[in-house]
Amino acid sequence: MEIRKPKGTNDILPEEVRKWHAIEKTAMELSDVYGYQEIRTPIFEHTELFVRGVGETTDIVGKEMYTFEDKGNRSITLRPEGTASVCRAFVENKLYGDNQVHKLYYMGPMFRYERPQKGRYKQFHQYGVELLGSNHPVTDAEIISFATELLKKMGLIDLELQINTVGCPVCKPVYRQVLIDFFSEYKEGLCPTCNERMEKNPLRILDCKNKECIEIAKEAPSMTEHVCEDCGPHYESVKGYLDAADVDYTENPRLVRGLDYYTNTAFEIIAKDFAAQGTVCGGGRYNGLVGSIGGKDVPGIGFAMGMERIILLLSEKNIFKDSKKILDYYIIALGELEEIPAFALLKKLRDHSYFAEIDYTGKNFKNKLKYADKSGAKSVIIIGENERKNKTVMIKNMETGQQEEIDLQLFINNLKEER
RNA sequence: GUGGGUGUGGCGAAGUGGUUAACGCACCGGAUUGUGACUCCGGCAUUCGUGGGUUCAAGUCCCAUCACUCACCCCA
Repeated sequence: MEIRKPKGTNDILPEEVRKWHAIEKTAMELSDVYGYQEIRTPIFEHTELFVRGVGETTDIVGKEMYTFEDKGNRSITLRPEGTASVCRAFVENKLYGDNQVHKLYYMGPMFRYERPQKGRYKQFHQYGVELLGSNHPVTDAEIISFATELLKKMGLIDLELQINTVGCPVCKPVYRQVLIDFFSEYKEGLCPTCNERMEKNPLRILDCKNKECIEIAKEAPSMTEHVCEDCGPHYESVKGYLDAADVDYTENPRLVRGLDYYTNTAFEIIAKDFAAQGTVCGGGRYNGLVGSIGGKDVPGIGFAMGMERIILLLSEKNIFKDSKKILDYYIIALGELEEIPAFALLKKLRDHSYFAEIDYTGKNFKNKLKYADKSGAKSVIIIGENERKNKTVMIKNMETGQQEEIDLQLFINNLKEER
């Protein structure tokens, strides 16, 4: 039986990797401009980190974690998201010690145990940023505008930025109770999962896709009516900064993020014409998170974007141009005696940064030329008995078909002059 | 976890119970000597995901199973 890749994982073939390089490059370059530095954390962590950080009531912790016991009977989990790890590293390495704002980004694989489908995999990749150490609303706006700008730079269009405020430890519980009171009236009409949500996380009822639930939720009181005196102005202020930076946004009072740690500002960036897995980027503020995993109470905000989804969207729109490298020279040695000087020449070409290959496979000359043609090389260098004896090379232009025998040493000397 | 769709050579794809399983691309060989592309000729699935069943006869019907895929939940 042939061994196949585990469901929900992907081999990223060379042609595809070029696309990854393109968006990774854009991400890294813009990170520099915005002042974010890369951080690399382990791909697995103690399970406890995610349970405490992401939250026990979330789907991620409840049913989507890749958890196993290692040989020392420790419970280990493949990271399902990046924020908890970054915060852990922030605390563990005492980065808070200098009392400065820390701006970090990360890129890499995440793991969630769920049924794969278009734009959703068990192993997927995120680029994410975290800004730790400030609760100033301008940082909310910075993070959001960075996210929108980055997607734009990558080439995505037709995106919608949705923002909301989900409250803080002061007003969230109050609003939560308001929602419970409201939805209790409609228990019958709500779907079974929403009835469960009533106890675990009533905010998520607002986000339910079920038709009846949507109808009921339309009438539900919104967070904005219940924010406390800190959160209200904070949210207003964030919007003011966004306006100042010309960032277009839509307010969505029913936007609820699936992770427990979010406070205040929450946002998502959605691809309009990508129905199923339209969320390309999601983020928000998480002021209690660092404290909850054992650090001092440092506020934070960040976002994560799904690389596969970005690539999917860009590919559908044919954004990627063909960046395949064109072969400068393809060297053909006609006989065994010619192979040594041919290989020596190959090295010379590469020493001068030419993209060159030598024929490994061809049987007869005709065949070798055919491979040369297939390789897409601009020119072919032929070394046969005559050339060997004359100390020359035959340079054939594959486009015009014209060829010219020139002195080997002269050819090499010209290489030096050209580059 | 739940529901739908699909499974024919490396890829795409005909075939809707009856002789040798179309075709296109790719690939391989040839059209004699050290010249590719274009053209021409030839080759390339004892077998239709797997296992069972119905039938005189199955890629075509039935059942099971596996795989892939899409959607729901949820999310990136």
